[in-house]
Amino acid sequence: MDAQLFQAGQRLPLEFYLRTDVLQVARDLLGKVLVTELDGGRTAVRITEVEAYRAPEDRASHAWGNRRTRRTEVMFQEGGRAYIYLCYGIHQMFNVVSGPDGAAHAILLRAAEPLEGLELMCRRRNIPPGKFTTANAPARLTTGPGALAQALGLTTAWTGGSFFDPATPFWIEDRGDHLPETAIATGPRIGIDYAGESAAWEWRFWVRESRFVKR
DNA sequence: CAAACGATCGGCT
DNA sequence: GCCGATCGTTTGC
Repeated sequence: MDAQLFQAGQRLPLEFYLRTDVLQVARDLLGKVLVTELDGGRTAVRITEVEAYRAPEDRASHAWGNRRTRRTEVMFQEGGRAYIYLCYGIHQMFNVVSGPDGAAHAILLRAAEPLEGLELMCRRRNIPPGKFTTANAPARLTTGPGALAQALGLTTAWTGGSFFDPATPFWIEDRGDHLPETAIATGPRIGIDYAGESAAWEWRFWVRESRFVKR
C-alpha cells in the first residue's frame, strides 16, 4: 500500500480497513501497533502474526456462504471494528473487521510483541511479573490468539466496537514500521482442518524474524 | 438438545 | 516436545 497515505504514530484511518483485499489488509497489519486502555491501564503490542478470513467463499470463516447469525453480523458491517468471539468456551479471539459494509471480511490477530504495559499483561496472563522488556519477555505472554487477547484485556463484551468510536478503549496505530515483502512469511491457517479446500489456502501471515509467533 | 468449536495449560517424558 | 482435559457459547438437527 502507499506508505504516504498513513503518517507514522497515527491511528490507522478508516480507508485502511475499507479496502476489499483482506489478504493485503492482513499483511499490512503486521508491524502495526494495537493499543488498549482497559482495567485502568494501557497496553500496547506490535502485531506479528495474523490470519485472513473471507466470506462467502472461505469455508473456514464463521460467515461462510454469507451466513448471517447474531454472532457473525458484525463481520458484515463496515471495516474498522472488532469481532470478538469465544472459542472452546474459554479463549477470546480478537479479529479486525475489514472491507466495506456487506463484505464479511475479518483478520484474526494470533500473536504480537509486547511494547507497553508488560506488568499489566503479566497480571492478566497469570505470569509472575518480572523486569520484562520486548527483548526478554516470555513468548507465551502474547503468542497465540487466546493468550494475546487475554494479555490485552479484550473480551467478547467489546465485539462490534468501532476503532473510530471515542468510547472504544482500543485501536490500531502506525508507528512507521513498514515491513518489506521479504520480511513476511506465509502459510496455511491453523486449526481449520474441517474447512475443505479452504484449509490449504496460505492466508496466515507472520513476521519471519519474530520470536512472538506460533511455530 | 447435543455437537462443534480459528486453543491453552499443566504434567509428564 | 507431546498428550490429555478442558470450558461455555453458538448453532443446527
